Amino acid sequence: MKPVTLKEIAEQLNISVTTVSKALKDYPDVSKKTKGLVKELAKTLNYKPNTFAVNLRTKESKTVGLIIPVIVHHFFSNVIKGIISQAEKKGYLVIILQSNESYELEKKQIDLLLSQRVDGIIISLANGTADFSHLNQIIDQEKPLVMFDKIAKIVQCSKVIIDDRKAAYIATQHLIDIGCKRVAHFRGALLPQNSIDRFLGYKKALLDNNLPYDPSLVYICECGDMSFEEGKKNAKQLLKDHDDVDGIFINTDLVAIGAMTEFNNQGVKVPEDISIVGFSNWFMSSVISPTLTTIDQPGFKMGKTAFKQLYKEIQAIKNNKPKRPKTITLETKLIERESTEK
Amino acid sequence: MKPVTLKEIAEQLNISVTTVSKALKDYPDVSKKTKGLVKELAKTLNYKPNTFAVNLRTKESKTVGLIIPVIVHHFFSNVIKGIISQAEKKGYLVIILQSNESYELEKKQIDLLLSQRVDGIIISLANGTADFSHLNQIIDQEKPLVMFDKIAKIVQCSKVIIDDRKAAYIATQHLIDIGCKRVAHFRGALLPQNSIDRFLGYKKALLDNNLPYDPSLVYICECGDMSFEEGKKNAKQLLKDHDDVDGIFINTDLVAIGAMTEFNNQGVKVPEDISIVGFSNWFMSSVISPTLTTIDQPGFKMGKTAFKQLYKEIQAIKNNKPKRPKTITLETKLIERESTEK
DNA sequence: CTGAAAGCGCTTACAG
DNA sequence: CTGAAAGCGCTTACAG
Repeated sequence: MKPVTLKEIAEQLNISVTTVSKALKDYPDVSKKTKGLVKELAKTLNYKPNTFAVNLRTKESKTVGLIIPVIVHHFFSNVIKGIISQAEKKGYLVIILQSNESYELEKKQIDLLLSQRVDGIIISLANGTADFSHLNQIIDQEKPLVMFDKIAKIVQCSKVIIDDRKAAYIATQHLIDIGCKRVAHFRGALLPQNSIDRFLGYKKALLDNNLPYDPSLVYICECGDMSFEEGKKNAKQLLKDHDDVDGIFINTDLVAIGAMTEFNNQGVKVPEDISIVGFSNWFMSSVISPTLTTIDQPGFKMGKTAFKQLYKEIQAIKNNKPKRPKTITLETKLIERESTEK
Repeated sequence: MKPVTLKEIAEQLNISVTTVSKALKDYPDVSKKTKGLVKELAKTLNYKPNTFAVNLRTKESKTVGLIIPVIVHHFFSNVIKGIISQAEKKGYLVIILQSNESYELEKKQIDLLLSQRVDGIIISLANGTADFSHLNQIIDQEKPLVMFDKIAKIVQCSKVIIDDRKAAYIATQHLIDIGCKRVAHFRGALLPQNSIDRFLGYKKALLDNNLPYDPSLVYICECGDMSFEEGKKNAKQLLKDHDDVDGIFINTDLVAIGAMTEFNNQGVKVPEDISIVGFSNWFMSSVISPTLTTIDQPGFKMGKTAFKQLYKEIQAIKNNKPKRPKTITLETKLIERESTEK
């Protein structure tokens, strides 16, 4: 069963392709009668416009690309959901790619999306990304680009973020408020902006409370992938290095859960011996034992907002208006749970 | 900066578009010298073929569609990852849609994908799907279709599944082996084939062990969405209805975790009072307390396999060969953990 | 109100 | 080895 074309409809009705096309799109200069006939036949033949041809003519694909470091991740999968749900409302489809935290892959994927002629791109950067020419390439082509979560400040495009520094400050302040005197930090990879900002928030909270900042209390994730295993490893190392740490602010819930598992294995009690605050509010943080205090990061909303902004820019470009990059900061909040109960 | 076309390259080199096109695709009837010139210029101009035009000519989009009930779900997000990683290897892009367990949405989304002219579709059905004409529509158009996990046996297409009945049998048998005499079952929604099969496996295990099958021990999920809340609700109801249940086989880990949370709140001890086996082996099942015994379901592999099969069929159709639907069954295994430790 | 014609950017059968 | 021409299926400015 071959797909039906405008030509076939035109032949069956003995009218021109032009008129059929116009009738289906409700052009005002087609008679009601003709419109009726065309629409009816189109329906019975189950006509669907050939997107390839439409795209070629209109130079739009009604498709956007999304590049994400990891999919199997509570925060990111929520973002995906937010983007897809919003895109659907506007009649857009979403092509999803996973960069696996690799700069090389990310670069290739952007090339792919550009040659696919998507109407815009949404991205959260890989931990390994330090060069941004592949992103500027998107901007040079006047394609809308929206970054979220892991962004590059220097790139001139719209961004949807949270105030990582402030959130980290609040998380650390909470540990201090409940009495912690030696607060460590598992900061994740070195490069990503949000990792830097969270670290700065942690440091500022210490200094504002007249607690010394001790670099040996900051644990970096070399592997590039913030994972459960990383949390275990860091926790093990911390127990070797220090015996006086009474609180830790950890970059991601998953890592925090890894750390808590290690502490539990070694008989270190949370929160009695060490209090812990995570980041992101993964679902599982509310069901493990002890439940994990964390910063709620609105993934679904972030996805929705990112698409909305992208859509605005797509429209702006269509109407030959400037697209005006915008940075949108979403609210976060501290969720207090058992891991910091004193 | 407008995208470069074949025409521009041709003009700059004073040769025809035909030759440029052939040179770039390494046709044997173009001189080495010309090929060299064309390729060099294409590179410096950063030429990328216009996919719309290529698609229109070749009638291929190198894109496949994926419809999934929920994205924020450990099993499904692993499947997505598997599909995307395999697709990338073959140069295919993946458009992802979420049906939200709604038949209506699923139908619309298939229409969307078909009018987008994707080369094939991979789907896991919504719990609400009982009619399959929208799926047969895909098959009528001779588009490859692969179903996985939640399938419809009656639809003539390839399927990637596990042996749900067998897995459920093993799960239930495990509960009986450790001494359970009154085993309940949270079966999830009524319609999906895997829900039916798991129920049948549960029932058969009881009967094979000379335990009576009691329908009042089987809890159905009316809301259509197998969730944490559903687990809590069912657990609460079960405690009201029965005081002699000593084991439960639960359709999905997330629901099992909901149930364990409710039991914990009410002072019912797992596994001392009630032993629990889940299904799917979500990551969090290995870190909660008690850790959850479950059936490991290979999501990533399922995704990979589904795409591989789809790809084979796409190739077959391209070469005018029959596509021969195939059902592939992947292995599962029981993961014993604390929730069934006696 | 209707339609012939050009064109989007490519591919490929065919002629030379 | 090179290129003119047709055509994929649509949209739209223009003529009548």
